[in-house]
Amino acid sequence: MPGESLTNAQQELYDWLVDFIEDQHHSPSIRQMMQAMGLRSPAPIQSRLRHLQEKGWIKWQEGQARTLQLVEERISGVPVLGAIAAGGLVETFDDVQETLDMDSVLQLKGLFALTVNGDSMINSYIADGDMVLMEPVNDPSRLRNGTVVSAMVPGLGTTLKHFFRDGSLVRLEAANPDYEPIEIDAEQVCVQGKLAAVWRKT
Amino acid sequence: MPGESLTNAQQELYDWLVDFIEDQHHSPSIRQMMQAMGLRSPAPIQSRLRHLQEKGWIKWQEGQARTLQLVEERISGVPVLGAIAAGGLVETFDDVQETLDMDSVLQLKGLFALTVNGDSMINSYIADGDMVLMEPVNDPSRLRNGTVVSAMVPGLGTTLKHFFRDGSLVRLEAANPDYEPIEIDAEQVCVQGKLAAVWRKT
DNA sequence: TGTCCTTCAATACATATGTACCTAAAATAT
DNA sequence: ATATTTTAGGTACATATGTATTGAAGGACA
Repeated sequence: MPGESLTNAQQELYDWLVDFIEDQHHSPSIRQMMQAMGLRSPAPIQSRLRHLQEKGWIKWQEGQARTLQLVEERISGVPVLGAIAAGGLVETFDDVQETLDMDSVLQLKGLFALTVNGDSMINSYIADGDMVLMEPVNDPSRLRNGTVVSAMVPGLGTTLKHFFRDGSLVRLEAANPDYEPIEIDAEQVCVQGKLAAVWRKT
Repeated sequence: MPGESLTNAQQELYDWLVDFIEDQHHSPSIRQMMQAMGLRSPAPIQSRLRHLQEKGWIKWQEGQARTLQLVEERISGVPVLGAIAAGGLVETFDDVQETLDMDSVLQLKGLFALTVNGDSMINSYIADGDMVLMEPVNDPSRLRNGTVVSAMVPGLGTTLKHFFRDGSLVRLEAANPDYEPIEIDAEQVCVQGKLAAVWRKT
């Protein structure tokens, strides 16, 4: 089943693959992966790739070079154009305050928007008053480490943080040293969306 | 525009490439192209590819398998006019490189977009790689002090700065202590646009 | 007509590349 | 503890693949 969790080595490779494909627009070769991972033999990469494939994260054409592709997370979004966001503390997550003037294209992906209160993400250049466009997350288990997400934490409300997986735990980190990371069991967290873009009207 | 026109054979290959890449999500190999074109030798494909590349329609990594990509051009949306140096150095500012997918509303105002290079505006939370949407400025004399503008300074190129008027002088300030303000006669500066929004794709 | 460019064929070649096999250490689970 | 899985190193191999070369045929055009 797609979405099975990954080991550290697998996650590391996957994250790198996403980056590489994002800016090269084509798949790397196994030996490129090998070098990027600092390995001296292709076998470990083969192993990781096999596991990533078995777990449904990637696929490729056997025997054909550089045909690896990411298995995209399929999004079937319910467009909720809500506003209100999380600084670092408790926040609500309901009312529609205004409508972003960019419907057409964006709504196709089921994006929704949040206004950011507070400066907990300031070191990631997300400032108070910014509008963040979020893409719904259906399968939190395949989020990449470091992704900016909006997540609901029991007792804390909804908050905007960097997402890290650590075994069965989830760590939510602000981009501001004044805020302590939150560590919590993955089952306890509801990740609502991941950052698609930052929008700042001036 | 890649512009230069294609021969029939070149066009036929290009069209097929577009289709193939669209549904396979990776580049075909030369021999796959060969078969698809009904040829029995790779040489004609090599020739067509070379021409397509010279005319600016495709590109690839030499020696690496299946690294061909289409050189994208025209979409609809806000024209991205180029990269702007936040650093204060020389930059280009000419052809449309890509377009932002946000048609409707934005184009009404004649907005245009720039990608930001460098970190000179970092304290205003405009980061390297961000896309800034600019609204054309017709009358620079009515700009408010502190407005973020893109301005062309003789000898420095186009740059993104906070705008301040000081008598007959104009002062352009970065949002980063590492950069010195620029003071210059108002007549010498061409303010092209003022910041309308910051857009950060992630 | 004849010149130039494109296209095609056929072949050759070096290497980029996926894959297989074996062993061992390390991590994880039981 | 033991068993299982994952990761790593090393090596080997078949072939997928980009590229070079040579020659000839077709088309466009003056």
